[in-house]
Amino acid sequence: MRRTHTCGALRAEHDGLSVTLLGWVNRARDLGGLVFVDLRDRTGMIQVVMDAAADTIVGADALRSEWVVRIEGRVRLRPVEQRSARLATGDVEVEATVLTVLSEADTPPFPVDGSVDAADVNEELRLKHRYLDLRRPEAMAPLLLRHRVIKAIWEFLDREDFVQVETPLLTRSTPEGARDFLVPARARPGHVYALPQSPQLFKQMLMMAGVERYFQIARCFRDEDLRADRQPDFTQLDIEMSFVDQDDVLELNERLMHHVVRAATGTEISLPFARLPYRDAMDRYGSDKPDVRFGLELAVLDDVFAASAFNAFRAPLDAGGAVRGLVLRAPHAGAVSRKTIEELEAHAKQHGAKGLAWVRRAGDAFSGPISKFLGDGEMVALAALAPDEGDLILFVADRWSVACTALGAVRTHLRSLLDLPIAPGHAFLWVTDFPLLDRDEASGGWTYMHHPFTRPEDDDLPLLERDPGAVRAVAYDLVLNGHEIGGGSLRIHRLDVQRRMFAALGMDDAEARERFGFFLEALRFGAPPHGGIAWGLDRLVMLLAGARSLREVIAFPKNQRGVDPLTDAPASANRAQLDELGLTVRERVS
RNA sequence: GGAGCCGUAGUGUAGCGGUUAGCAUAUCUGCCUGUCACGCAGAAGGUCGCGGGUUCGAAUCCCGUCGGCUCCGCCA
Repeated sequence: MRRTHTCGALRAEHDGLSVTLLGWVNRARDLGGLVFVDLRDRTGMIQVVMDAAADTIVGADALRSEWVVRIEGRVRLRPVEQRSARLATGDVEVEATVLTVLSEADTPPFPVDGSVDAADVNEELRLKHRYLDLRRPEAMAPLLLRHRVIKAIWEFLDREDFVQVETPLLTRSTPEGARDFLVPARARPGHVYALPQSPQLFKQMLMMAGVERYFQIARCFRDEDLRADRQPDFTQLDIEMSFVDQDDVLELNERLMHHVVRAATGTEISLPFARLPYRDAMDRYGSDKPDVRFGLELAVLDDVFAASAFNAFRAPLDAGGAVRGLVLRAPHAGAVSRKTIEELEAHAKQHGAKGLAWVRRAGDAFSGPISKFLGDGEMVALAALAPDEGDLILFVADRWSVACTALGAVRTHLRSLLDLPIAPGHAFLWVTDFPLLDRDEASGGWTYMHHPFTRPEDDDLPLLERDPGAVRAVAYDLVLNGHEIGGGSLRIHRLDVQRRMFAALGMDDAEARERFGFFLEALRFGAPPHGGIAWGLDRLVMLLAGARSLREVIAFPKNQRGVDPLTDAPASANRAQLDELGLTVRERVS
């Protein structure tokens, strides 16, 4: 059975060598007495020539795509005029002496031989037969990249004295704020395990255990609706360090990322990464994970309209909100018609804006529905932003976060609409200085922005009770090309602070003890100051691979409804299983 | 929970009120010794996602439904 070479390895230097190859028939070309087969394995393809009349070669004319065969033969140089630049092995071919069919194969449900671009094949069908899909080198490549990324992570962190520790998958509900996946416990009727949304509390307790530097490639589970960059089970690189401040964590992560990108892709990224405070990210880009590879920054127009006669702008400002503008200069502004503005407005509205106002420079003044409301001072200020005929300014006035994010959504949409160039390379960015708490729309109280173990800035501690919204967190997100690929913080390591945090979240002592008693207990016994980060590994690999969705970098991904098209999970449980767990299924009433 | 886009031979698509539902490719049969998306000749292959409606007539228009994708909500 053993092969002497892989298909992709053969070169002119192997001329004359006797070889044994194993692989799949990518395509067979039967010329009658002569049969050519492109033999494929993970490493590549090689052309095999078979004389159909030879005694030792039986059934060459019957070979079909995706059959698995063993070839014994001799490597030889192809005639000069017949060398193929398309294949890495194109200078040579293997003249078969023995053909063994190891497996026949049905005609595949979609082409896997590279004759059709996979992006053109229905994704559901590809996922249903993912083992076939992955035979295509372009489909396999992200998995190989992912392997190199993880290997590089291990190399680097091991060298930096980190210890890999595994944490349980069957555990207790963790406080990340998402819906849990629950697993009924047979031995404890009425009780459930929860699958971890992250190893957060375990890694903190590992710090309390004195591990000091921990990491794990950790599976995490969140039962929320999916997106192109969200799967219900996903992988984090989880890191936690003791006796560190924020710069220690960021600096280590930058060096780690540098090593990973170099080892996995061969490209150099420049250090250190830019840092952008959350407030600035929102003001300038309308996003807490801005894509900074193109301009089109938002303009802060609060001062311009502070005393405006235009109520739709001034009223939000009076209520503590904001007015943001997006200026489109001459060459691009001309491409944006009223119809396009309507499309952009739909986008802004989807992100919470009530509308998208606009003015266009016309001579010394402005045209557009709201131009008649502009006062002299406003005209002067806007004219400076839009000096040329036809220049366009789009506005959203609303609550600060809505004004920023709605116009931020317009910004990214405009980029693709106008096909504005994107700076090449990887745009890594730290977003820092997040608020600790955020208004909870539902309850009217406060909720955590990161998670309830995030350390407040020491200077802001007194504000925790007086003015919770003003407390800054020592928290940071890592952003790459407009995607959040990591997030972390320093953690609370003092019991009294943790209790005040819970109180600020409206959680009384009884509830805190019920949910996190074991953790509060742990905080009593000498917890080191610590902090860390978690990388969204799937997302990082997706971006490094240039893939469009997470599904391309996961071997067996789920679709948008959380269904695995291959296994058709989730499946119904049978009666005996339910009985054993003490469960009954209620018919859905609605 | 909401919005948008998409469902036509195995696959990719055309057709947008009257077609024998077209094309390419794959498949099957025959021929073929230098192909490489081999070529040539022929054949078979369709519940136009499903249900209802409008119409003399529906793949085509309308409503519903199921499925897929993208986005909002949600997810630090």
